Amino acid sequence: MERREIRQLQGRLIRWFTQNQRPLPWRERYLPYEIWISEIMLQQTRVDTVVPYYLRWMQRFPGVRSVARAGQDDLLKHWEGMGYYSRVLNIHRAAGILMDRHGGELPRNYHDLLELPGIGPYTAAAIRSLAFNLDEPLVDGNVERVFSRLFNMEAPVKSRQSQAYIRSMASDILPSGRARCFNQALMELGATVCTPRKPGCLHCPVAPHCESLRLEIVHRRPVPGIRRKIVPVQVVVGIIEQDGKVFIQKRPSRGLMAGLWEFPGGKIENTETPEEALAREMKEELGLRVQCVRKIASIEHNYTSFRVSLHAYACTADPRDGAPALRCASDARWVDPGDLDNYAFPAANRRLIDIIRKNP
DNA sequence: AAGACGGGGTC
DNA sequence: GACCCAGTCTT
Repeated sequence: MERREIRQLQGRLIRWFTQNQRPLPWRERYLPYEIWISEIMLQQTRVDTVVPYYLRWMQRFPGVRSVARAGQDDLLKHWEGMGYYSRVLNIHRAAGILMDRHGGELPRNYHDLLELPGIGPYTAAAIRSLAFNLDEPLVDGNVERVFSRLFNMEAPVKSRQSQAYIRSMASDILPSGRARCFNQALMELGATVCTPRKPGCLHCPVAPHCESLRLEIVHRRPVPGIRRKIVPVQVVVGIIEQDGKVFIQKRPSRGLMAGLWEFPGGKIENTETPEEALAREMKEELGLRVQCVRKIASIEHNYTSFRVSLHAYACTADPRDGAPALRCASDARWVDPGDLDNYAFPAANRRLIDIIRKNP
């Protein structure tokens, strides 16, 4: 791209963003703490989903110190339903590091940022460019899509070749001293105009520069990669009732649904009935022999790479077995069903709780 | 380099 | 039902 065209594109993008940006709560002050939290929340998560979580979060945790002092369950409760729960546990760990080593402030050095848990190349660049307005190119999924169309990239957008090209172009067209505005303009364009489907080319400020629009193949960019098949999984959980309370356990702080609470249970193997699987899992996980009382519900829940059928049973534990032994959980409670809202559950469990509440 | 990690919006 | 989102971490 020629110098003159680059300057023209920069001007059009910046002017468009100045006039058309959505008013968002983290665009009011550009404080490093607010940019950090918003960027973590926005990882693989849409703006519309994030806004209410962000507002609640800032109400409860207005700064690094309050995060560092907060309990894990308090933090998780504010994240419940947003997914990728290791993000919030990493925020907690990072807040501790910030208090210990950086005086409770976000550093502006790229490598210092990268050392904080949960901050990778994208988020480090986002904090540097958006909070500190340092000259730092920023490439997210939006920018990848915008560039793949603007420059009519024919290789799969996630390929090594494409990624290298995108990075170099992002660096080339970044106007010095305008990173905060320009980087957001590029992402905002991807989020609101240059969308995955039905892009608004008629209203696009950089349409005159767009090679794939000129060739009328915008709808075929970006070129996708190959994807994996979705695997169906059958899962059973047990609501153990005793003295009017139900048993819940807390998942380990690493791995799937880290730190969230759940009802005990597990995967149904091919040869098993749900009841057999439940009996086996309760014995394995808790050392309990259980009796199914009744079936509560079956819930379908879709994840990125698998589809879960969740079968839920009310059951009672054999009193001879005594208290449950925690073999797979990091904590456990007997709770009043009315208190379940005080704990953070995965979405599929949350839906189950809603059903239990309607049919006590 | 590839897979794990959530949930919801959209067509 | 498939795609995708203001990505990061682990192996």
